[in-house]
Amino acid sequence: MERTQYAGLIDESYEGQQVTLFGWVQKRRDLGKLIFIDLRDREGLVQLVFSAANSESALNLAEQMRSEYVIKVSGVVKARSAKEVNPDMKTGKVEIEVSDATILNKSKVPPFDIADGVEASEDLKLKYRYLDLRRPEMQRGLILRSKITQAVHSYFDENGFIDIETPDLTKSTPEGARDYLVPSRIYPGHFYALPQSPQLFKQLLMGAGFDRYYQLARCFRDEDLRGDRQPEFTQIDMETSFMSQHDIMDMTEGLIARVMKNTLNLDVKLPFDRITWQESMDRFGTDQPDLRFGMELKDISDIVKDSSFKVFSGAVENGGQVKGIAVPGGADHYSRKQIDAFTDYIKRFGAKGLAWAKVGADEFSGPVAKFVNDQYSEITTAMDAHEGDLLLFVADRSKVVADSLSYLRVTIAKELDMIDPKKFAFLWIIDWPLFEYDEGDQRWVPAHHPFTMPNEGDEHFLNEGENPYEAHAQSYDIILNGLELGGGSIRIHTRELQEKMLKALGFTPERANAQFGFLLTALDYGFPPHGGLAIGLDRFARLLAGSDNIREVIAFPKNSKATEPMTEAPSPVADKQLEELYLNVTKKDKE
RNA sequence: GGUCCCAUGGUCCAGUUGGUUAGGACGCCUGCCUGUCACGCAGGAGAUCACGAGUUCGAGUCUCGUUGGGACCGCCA
Repeated sequence: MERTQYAGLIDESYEGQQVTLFGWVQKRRDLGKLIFIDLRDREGLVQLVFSAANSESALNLAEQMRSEYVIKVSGVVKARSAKEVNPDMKTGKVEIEVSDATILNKSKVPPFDIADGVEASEDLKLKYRYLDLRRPEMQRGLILRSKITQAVHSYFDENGFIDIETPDLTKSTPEGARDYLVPSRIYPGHFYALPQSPQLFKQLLMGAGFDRYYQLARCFRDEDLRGDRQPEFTQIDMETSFMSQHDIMDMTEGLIARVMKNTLNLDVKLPFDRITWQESMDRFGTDQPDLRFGMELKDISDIVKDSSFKVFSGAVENGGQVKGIAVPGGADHYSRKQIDAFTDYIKRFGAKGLAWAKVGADEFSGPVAKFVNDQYSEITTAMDAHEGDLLLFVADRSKVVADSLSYLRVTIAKELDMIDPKKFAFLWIIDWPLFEYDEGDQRWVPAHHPFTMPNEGDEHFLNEGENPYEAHAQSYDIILNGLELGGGSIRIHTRELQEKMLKALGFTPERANAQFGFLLTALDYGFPPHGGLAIGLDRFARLLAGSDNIREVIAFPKNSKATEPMTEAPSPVADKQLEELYLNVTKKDKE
């Protein structure tokens, strides 16, 4: 007999009907000659009643049932009497009087409870991922993700976008993240790389005239993991021809609005705020600010440039700056010990110290008070500070100041509960620098990627004799709640400009050709102006699900050591496989 | 590559200054129970204290190392 309905969807409308249900035993409550079982499927729970009055044989079977047994039951849906109703249960007004039952499969005792809020180690949950995924909150996460992708498909389809797949076996590029390599059996010593993104392919699709492309693209980057980073992830990837930066941003906002509506039934206000990269750095010290709370960074360099406090005046003198945040009500909340802990933490950003002062009615208190009390009113006005606030200042190079204060701003906001968890704060960051300096490698690298179009009027910076690093870019990042959700740019579509760009990045013409020759050649053949954007699907789903780790919206993720405890990937392979690929494995020293 | 943290029945934890039989909750097993829904009651089983050395009369506890895991920095065009 076919299933009548999901267990979790049985309600009063089924009263009196004969139903057949399939599912797992969530919980058995054995009262002797009366047994209750909560039956679970992906839609929820419903209570089954076994008694001799309904069926002696079913009651006998129910005595054998244990947690996670898979069963099939038939019976009549009965309304519960007033005092039997369970108001905490979606199906709590009804129950099933079971007349026929079958145990379809038994289960060992699971290694952890299949219930929301279970506290088992991440490792154990990943090893038994299929059990972890039975938990309602995990199912909700993946169902939400499916709703997102459905909304993406329908939105793009309605707007004339074409879904096109690009290769997973592609060419390695030493730029950017470390590639996952796949050895070629047919060409010994040659390797494919898994794509870090379909960037060049989607541009070439524009060259092919498809005009509007999208794809839910799998991407691979062999870098260390974080809570919001997995080695393989999915991008909502799109590219268009003949559209301006603002056209693309509008199109993206429509997409986001559709997703928010179809998943959480939220109406988001359009358009999103758009601020320049410089403004973001000035106000928040980061290019991905969280707008759900204030506590913005304020610059007091001009006020304290002649201060007797050498830390302040010296920093300004050396071309640095003095900035700070005003922690509302922080004067009483933070002890000297906690402030010292902040000081220690920001040393990793290069900060030499953290100056602080508590705001009194007409003077400061704290170690630096005596140096700044003369400028009480100027500083409190500039800081927008009030009595009882705690002022935290960092005086250093602008990058150190920005890194330190942006960290403190977010950390303190979390500690003081200044963030409304129900809020979704979307924001565009526009007008990025075209290049940024990599202090580790001591060289200029693209802020976005090497195919990004300079701002209109900035192209000349790439000419011989000019400083390309002053150029700004037609690129845009979309930020949600202080996290980079995605980003994109208008791309270079002429060979001449692309060659200048690569030259500015230190490519010789030979290397440029070896690496990107196919693109340069394509640009010679009537390539249209184009641009696009990609959104991190996993991060988006995670934020909408309210999770703090993207693992919760990925069915089979890797752990923080990039392994998968269930299948135990990665694993060694047979010598024969290595031989076929002409590979030798060099053991690490300790082995 | 670096820093910090964790490892005790199936699960999550407690374990004092190093000292008798390693404790609790949940889960599991047996029995009783016809209105439970965190069912209740009675009883029971279940531990290589991650692994290996060391210190000590004595180590779950202290030291060193190893392994596994978590978080962060670097890294992620």
